[in-house]
Amino acid sequence: MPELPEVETSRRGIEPHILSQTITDAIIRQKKLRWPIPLSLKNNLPGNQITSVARRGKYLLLNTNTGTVIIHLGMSGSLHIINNQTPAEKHDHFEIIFANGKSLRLRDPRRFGAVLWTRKNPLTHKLIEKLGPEPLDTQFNTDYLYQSSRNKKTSIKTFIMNSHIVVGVGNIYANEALFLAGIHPKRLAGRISQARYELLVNAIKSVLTSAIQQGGTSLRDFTNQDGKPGYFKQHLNVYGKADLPCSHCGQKIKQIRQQQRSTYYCSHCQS
DNA sequence: TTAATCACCTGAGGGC
DNA sequence: TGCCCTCAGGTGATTA
Repeated sequence: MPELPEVETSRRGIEPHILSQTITDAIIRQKKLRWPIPLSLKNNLPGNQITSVARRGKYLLLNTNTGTVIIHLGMSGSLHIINNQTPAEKHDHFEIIFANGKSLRLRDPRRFGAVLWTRKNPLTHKLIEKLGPEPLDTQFNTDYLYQSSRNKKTSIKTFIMNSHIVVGVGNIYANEALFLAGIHPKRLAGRISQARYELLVNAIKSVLTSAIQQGGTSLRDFTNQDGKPGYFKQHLNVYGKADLPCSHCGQKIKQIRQQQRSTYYCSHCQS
């Protein structure tokens, strides 16, 4: 399930293959993703060159001469660089074909992803303009998170997963960061001290940096652009470890539901 | 205005 | 072996 490290891994993987390449065609096999893929892409993309491959939060931005393709991988999306003669697989919904014979394919079994097109600055797109800071930027710091949390009556886990507060912290890394910071996931965001927010900010930055370095987390749905899994799963402390002993104290990891999401924590190490 | 819930979707895995 | 059910979850829209 792509979170920020998986999206960044994908960006780094596809960039050398498509940067400065000229698009010859775009194929929409299944337009029904989270939002319909605009059919205008078939006319808008051919003849364009990829000028940069950027990322904002979990959105990939393929910038071209005349506009930007915005891609979100949703729950199960992945991008693949392949020879354009390779037969499409069942869930290959969208494809950009390049003059060098390569293709960029979006595979997304659950179809929670999105492919959009804008001719404006993509950072002003309605899905992107209100996003919070990047977690690895200096703008995301203790003061920012502490001040943002004042008077908030929601749980800390829900709070840090809100993309308008900080982008890219999904369920896996929210669980892991709260464990590293020693904060109980149900504690109210507005009732946490600045000192504990410092621990949390450092934990978020640490867990995301490690995951990016290791190519993301390999769970059921994620592989990188080569079809290979990520390796961060080997370093998870609590996610998916219900009833297993805590790596720090040995007590059983607990599992609860928050906001329709599984939450894992150690009741001894997190308070 | 804020917080909680719903809806979208399909593959994996477990039980029978 | 095959069918059915539950679970997984990012995020905008809707509801309270």
